[in-house]
Amino acid sequence: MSDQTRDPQSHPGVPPKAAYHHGDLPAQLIAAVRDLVELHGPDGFSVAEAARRAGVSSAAPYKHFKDRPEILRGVVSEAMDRLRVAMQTGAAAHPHGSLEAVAAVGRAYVDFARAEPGVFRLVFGLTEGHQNAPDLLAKGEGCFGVVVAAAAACMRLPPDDPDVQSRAYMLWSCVHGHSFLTIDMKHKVASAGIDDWTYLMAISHAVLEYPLRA
Amino acid sequence: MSDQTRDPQSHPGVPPKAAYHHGDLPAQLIAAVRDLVELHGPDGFSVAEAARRAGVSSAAPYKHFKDRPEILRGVVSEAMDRLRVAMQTGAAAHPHGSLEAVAAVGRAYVDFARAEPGVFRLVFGLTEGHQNAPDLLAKGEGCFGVVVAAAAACMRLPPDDPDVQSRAYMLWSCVHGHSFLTIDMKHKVASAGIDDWTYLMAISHAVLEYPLRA
DNA sequence: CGCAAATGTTAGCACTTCTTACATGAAGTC
DNA sequence: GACTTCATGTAAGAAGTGCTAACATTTGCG
Repeated sequence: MSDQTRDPQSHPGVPPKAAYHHGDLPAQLIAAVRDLVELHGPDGFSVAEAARRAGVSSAAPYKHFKDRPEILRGVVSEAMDRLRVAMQTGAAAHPHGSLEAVAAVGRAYVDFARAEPGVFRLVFGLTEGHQNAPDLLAKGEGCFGVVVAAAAACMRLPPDDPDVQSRAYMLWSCVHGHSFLTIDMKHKVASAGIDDWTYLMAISHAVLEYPLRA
Repeated sequence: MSDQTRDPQSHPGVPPKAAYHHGDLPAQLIAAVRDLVELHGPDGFSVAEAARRAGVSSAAPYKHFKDRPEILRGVVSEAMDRLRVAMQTGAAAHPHGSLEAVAAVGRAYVDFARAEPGVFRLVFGLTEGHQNAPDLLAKGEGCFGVVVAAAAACMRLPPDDPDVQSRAYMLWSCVHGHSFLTIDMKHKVASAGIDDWTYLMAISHAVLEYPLRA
């Protein structure tokens, strides 16, 4: 029983660091799942294949995650963290309260969708049946909060103003739809000819400065 | 060999019309799949369960559909037909060229998403890996064409005008995003307090009448 | 009628999720 | 150091899935 022949089917590329106990299996698992989701789509992922990629048996994941949905939720949670950070850094790259800052938040959103379409789809396709996950709910609120903050600064109103909330929601929905259509229609001429920044600036301008109650 | 004991596991509610050969199994299958998708989400559907619901063996579907994705594609195709019809009738209920007609197209879209969130998610989540289905592509173009037509009439420009195309795309993306967020956030206060019609009229107004190249 | 095609069935393979029982290594205690 | 304890791995297996192969029945057409 030498500790070198521990893994009869491991990929040869795996560094022979951890012998029996894996260094950080949960993190490696959600990384593997992220790759798989990006490769085969949100539904084309299997716990077994993720375990295979991590070099462990197909039962090992269940020591760290209750079931398959919980693994997915882990991926989503991590992705939402990254999305929120990206949106914040996008806004911070422009003057506080500027329209550009609002558009930059949207661009971070679209960029995320374009860079990780599978994960993006997973994040917003997982709400079906997972409404009971309070942490995901909270992270979603956090992301929306970034939009609200940028919109409020631009409108010089407090973030809890109802008009700010409404317009932030409208902005979010437009960018959300644009992101989905972008990754869905990558074969077609993207966005009927307008590039991201033009789209985002136009939408931000129109939504934030147009009188809502006509 | 009486023809009454034909089906050892049929549901008792099925009328004893078809004996061995099913009346119209493909249609009954996609109806069953539609129900299942609505019940358990786009990925929580199995060919076996659909066959069970249709009262046939688990191998019968493969006489009509090549594989599981093809069944899904059938559901999506049928759904896109209904969506396009709904959008057209929505527009026809208002004066040609009016802003209300544009908003009504959007409302049909949102209503569809709200009525069949599972199918709606399936329609726009299936693009991953199914870009090669030319009929679905064409039906998607048909739906977008309804938006373009309404926008063109409202702007009094020909439908192939680039500005019409751009603004129609923006309209579509906004309504698309609003639809997704609506079905995702049905637990929360919907849409930050604005109802569908207000949202749609405001967006249509802002997108169609605001100068794009600021 | 008689045969071919269409449409159903059962049996079975490879694969998946997830559970149960067992093995191993690491950490703490005396 | 020896001994227990616990977290984390494995192997084996039950139940379900997609899909195929081989067989059965009904329908339609000459």
